Amino acid sequence: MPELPEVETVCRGLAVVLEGHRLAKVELRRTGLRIPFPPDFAERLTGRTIARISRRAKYMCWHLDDGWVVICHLGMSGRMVIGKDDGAAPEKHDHVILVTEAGDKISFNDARRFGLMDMATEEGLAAHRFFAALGPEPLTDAFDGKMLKAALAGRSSPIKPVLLDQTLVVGIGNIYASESLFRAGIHPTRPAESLTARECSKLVKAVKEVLAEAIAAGGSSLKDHRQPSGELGYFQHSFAVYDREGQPCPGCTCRESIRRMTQAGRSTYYCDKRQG
DNA sequence: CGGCAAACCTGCGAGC
DNA sequence: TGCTCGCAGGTTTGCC
Repeated sequence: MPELPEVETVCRGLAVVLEGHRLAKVELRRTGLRIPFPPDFAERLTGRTIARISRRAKYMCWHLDDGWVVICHLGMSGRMVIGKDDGAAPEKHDHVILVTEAGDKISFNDARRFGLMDMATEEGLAAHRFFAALGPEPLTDAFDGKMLKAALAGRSSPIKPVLLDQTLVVGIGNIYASESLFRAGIHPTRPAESLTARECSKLVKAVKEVLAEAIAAGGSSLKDHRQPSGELGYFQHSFAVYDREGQPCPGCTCRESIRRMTQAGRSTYYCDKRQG
């Protein structure tokens, strides 16, 4: 569930059960995920109230009432499952289980264990090793055509893998890189530095639109999915190109099929004609 | 520094 | 049925 819109959706869902709530029980079911959990992690969380939840890039930040911040990344397969503390046995790959004083249970389930949890102080957050090198948030005014044009200078790589570089701009993952380029009509193999100022502006606009629409859709699908299972981060989209190899190109009359190629080891989906 | 493959893990579907 | 292979929404590391 892990690009910016999904993380944003998970944050919003978690806020409902966590913000303003005290953690009564914290269970670690292994010693770490991608990195080890911080020393005494469970003890340091237990009894703390979560004042606020925020997001930076694809990281969640749980701001505690004692000046510490829990940093959480979902990796590729991480999910936050919300339920009740009903004594049910943990699911496979439930690595961290939190129970609030209100009786809500939040399980961090991550089959591939590319996710992580860490801690930083409020003051040390921006300088934390995960955050220090990050680029601007894509949905802020700091990300505009001019900034993108400057950032692409001297980069001869194809634009698509460059969009995944979180030091350039954060939050774009493999799905939304393809979707944004399609919307902007820019071919994924174009050398990044070859994009004109006009194309940079177009691409920025496309990225912002795609991410904003995905967040909006996540909000609505979250709402009905939550009733039965309480699961967060589930996302139902209709993608224009992603995972649509061989299907007709949507939204234009070019009659081409969506193609798939591999760039820097990851799948890219595109329409050769529309993104000519 | 830029760029790329490999590595970290498990699960699933396709093909034999 | 069972095996192997390739692929999966991310990030880091190590090598050229």
